[in-house]
Amino acid sequence: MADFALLKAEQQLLAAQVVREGLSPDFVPRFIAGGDTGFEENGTVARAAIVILHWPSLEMAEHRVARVPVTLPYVPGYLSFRECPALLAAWQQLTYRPDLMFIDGHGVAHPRGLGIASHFGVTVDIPVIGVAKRRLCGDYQVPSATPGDCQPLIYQQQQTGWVLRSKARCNPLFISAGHRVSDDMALYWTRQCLRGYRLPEPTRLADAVASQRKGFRRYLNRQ
DNA sequence: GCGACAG
DNA sequence: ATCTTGTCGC
Repeated sequence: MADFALLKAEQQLLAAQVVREGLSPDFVPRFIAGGDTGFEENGTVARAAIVILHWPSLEMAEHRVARVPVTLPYVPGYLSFRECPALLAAWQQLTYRPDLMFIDGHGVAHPRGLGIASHFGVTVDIPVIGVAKRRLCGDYQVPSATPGDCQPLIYQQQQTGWVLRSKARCNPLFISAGHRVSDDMALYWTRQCLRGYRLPEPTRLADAVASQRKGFRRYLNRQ
């Protein structure tokens, strides 16, 4: 059984290292990455996927998958300790160095300001944006049905991110800064990476690779 | 004590 | 996260 009090203390140390600014208006990335984690073997093995996309085409340049034994159970608020090891294993396999990365999960929109996007971001020290499908903490007004509309996510009187209606008739996304990105740039770049689907391309493709969905393996193995 | 609770 | 086909609605 894990000592969550110790993990909590570690989160507070790492949270102090998170940089909530970065990506100037003239920033132009060469490569944008997407990361996501899935599980197999009855949840005993984490399967992390990282994809590298060209900007601005957003076409895949590289994709890597790493499988690592799971060491912790899923506990809300401690997700990063469970998924970071696999994500780091996939990270070390990359040949490209992304200028910006999107990770499935929250960034600073976390009780202690250290969701997986921030934890991973501080660890590898690159700009990271968190894209979650559900709220962990905070309050917000539901954005209108109009695609592109958004509302601020507020936690303890402070903005921690945005709730974005990325696509019509779909539940909104929870966008937050992970590391070396401001709230506004996190929202801006998420919108820049949308291509008609609920999820921005980096996360959408990483999810497809990580969850070995039937039909997508064919897509990757073709040519 | 009760409800909430990323993936 | 994962187990899983078709189906209702826009």
